[in-house]
Amino acid sequence: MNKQIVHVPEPTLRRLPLYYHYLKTVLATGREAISCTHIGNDLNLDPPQIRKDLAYTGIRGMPKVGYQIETLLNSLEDFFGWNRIDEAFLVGVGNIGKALLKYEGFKRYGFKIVAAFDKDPAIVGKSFCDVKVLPIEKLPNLCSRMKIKIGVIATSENAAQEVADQMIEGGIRGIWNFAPAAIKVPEGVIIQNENLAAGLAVLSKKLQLLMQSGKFRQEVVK
Amino acid sequence: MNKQIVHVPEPTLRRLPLYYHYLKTVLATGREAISCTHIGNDLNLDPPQIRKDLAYTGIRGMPKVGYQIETLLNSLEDFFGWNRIDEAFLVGVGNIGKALLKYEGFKRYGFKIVAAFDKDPAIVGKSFCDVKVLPIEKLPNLCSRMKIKIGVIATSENAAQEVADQMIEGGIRGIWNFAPAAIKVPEGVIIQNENLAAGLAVLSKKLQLLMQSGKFRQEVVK
DNA sequence: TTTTTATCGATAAAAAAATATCGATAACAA
DNA sequence: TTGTTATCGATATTTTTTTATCGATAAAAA
Repeated sequence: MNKQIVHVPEPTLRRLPLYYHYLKTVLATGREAISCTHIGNDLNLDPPQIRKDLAYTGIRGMPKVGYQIETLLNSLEDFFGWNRIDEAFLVGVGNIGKALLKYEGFKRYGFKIVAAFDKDPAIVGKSFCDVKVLPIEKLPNLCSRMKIKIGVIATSENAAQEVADQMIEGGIRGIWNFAPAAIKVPEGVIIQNENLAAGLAVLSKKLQLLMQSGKFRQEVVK
Repeated sequence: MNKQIVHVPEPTLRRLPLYYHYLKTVLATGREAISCTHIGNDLNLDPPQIRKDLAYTGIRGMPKVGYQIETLLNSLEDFFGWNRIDEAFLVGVGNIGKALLKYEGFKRYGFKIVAAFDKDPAIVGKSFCDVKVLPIEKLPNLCSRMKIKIGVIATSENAAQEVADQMIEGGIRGIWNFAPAAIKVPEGVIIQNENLAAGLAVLSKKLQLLMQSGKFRQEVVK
């Protein structure tokens, strides 16, 4: 209730869902408690870091035992608000858009796409996983009427800014952007960019360095 | 040739493709040179940071003018090796797998999926964008024969580790993992995890804080 | 030519994040 | 009981990353 609003580091926020997912599978094995040492071993992370991350959710562990998995899962659900459903709109029903629509895993994180929009008349009217594709013109109006706060952009680069503007006009406050575009938003609107090229670049650069260093010929020693 | 291997910060690696994509579009407008101030303005980043990032690719700018866009693009291509094609295998032709297969943007980054694998007989034999889906059993052998170094995992969580092991057995050195699993790899193998839940968690937490702070009711002031 | 201005490159300072240390405590075994 | 051990929580240190500062330089203007 009177929880103080503390700043949580972004790297921590990104790791927490990882723990959550992992803990779900551990709980399914019948285990009741788990230590950071154990988690760290399975997830290839340092125990002190895990402890620090988990502390942000407000949970306490016990020496010699660790954390109650069920309590921990509840803390994480509370922390992120995953027990309440966030309804979202998706714009752009191309390859990525379709994959997002079909992805089942989101409901675990309290996230649900309730309508999709596209400007292509060929796709408007179709349905994917019970979500109907509507013409883009209907977006702003429906946003405000349904009080939607999250929008997903999966359009081409050049349509992205315009779509974002329409979303904001309709009252959307958080934009999850999959288009390779730098979208400008006013203060008070959150933008989260997903960028496949970034991950690919990191991977290929590391691989390049590995190949150059010649280590790739060595036997694996642990 | 005798370039020294310097460590490049990961955040820099993740930003560089962003600049690249942006510079491509700027070049298309006919412009020849550009300053960090200008880039920063369009991409919402601080000029000194952009300058530092670009410096890692070994390029030099000119006071009062900025950087030659074409030279800059070439530097980036050289830096990442995007002018050589990296061939990759994909395992798991579900929603995400299909989206990755159909995605056109990868070739810009010297990345190409040349074969796909799945264990489901219903999908084996089908083709997506000229890439044929083969039975998973053929993976290790084909890997070594084609000297494939990059593998993409888009399977379910429980299949991920086994697939990774097979990839490594076949000689794959870099794994781009889209499954929500913590894959263990021996030294000398790079693993790059993509995790949609992470981005979603960051977005929803920021949004939550925004709503709590009450700022969302304020008018936008710049 | 000389002055002004925009921008770079290098360095320094600050902030953020990861990692290490260490005393305290709860469970277990002797 | 009492000692031992695993693990926590808090704090301190180190590393990494971001942000700021400032002199130097090239182009444009006076």
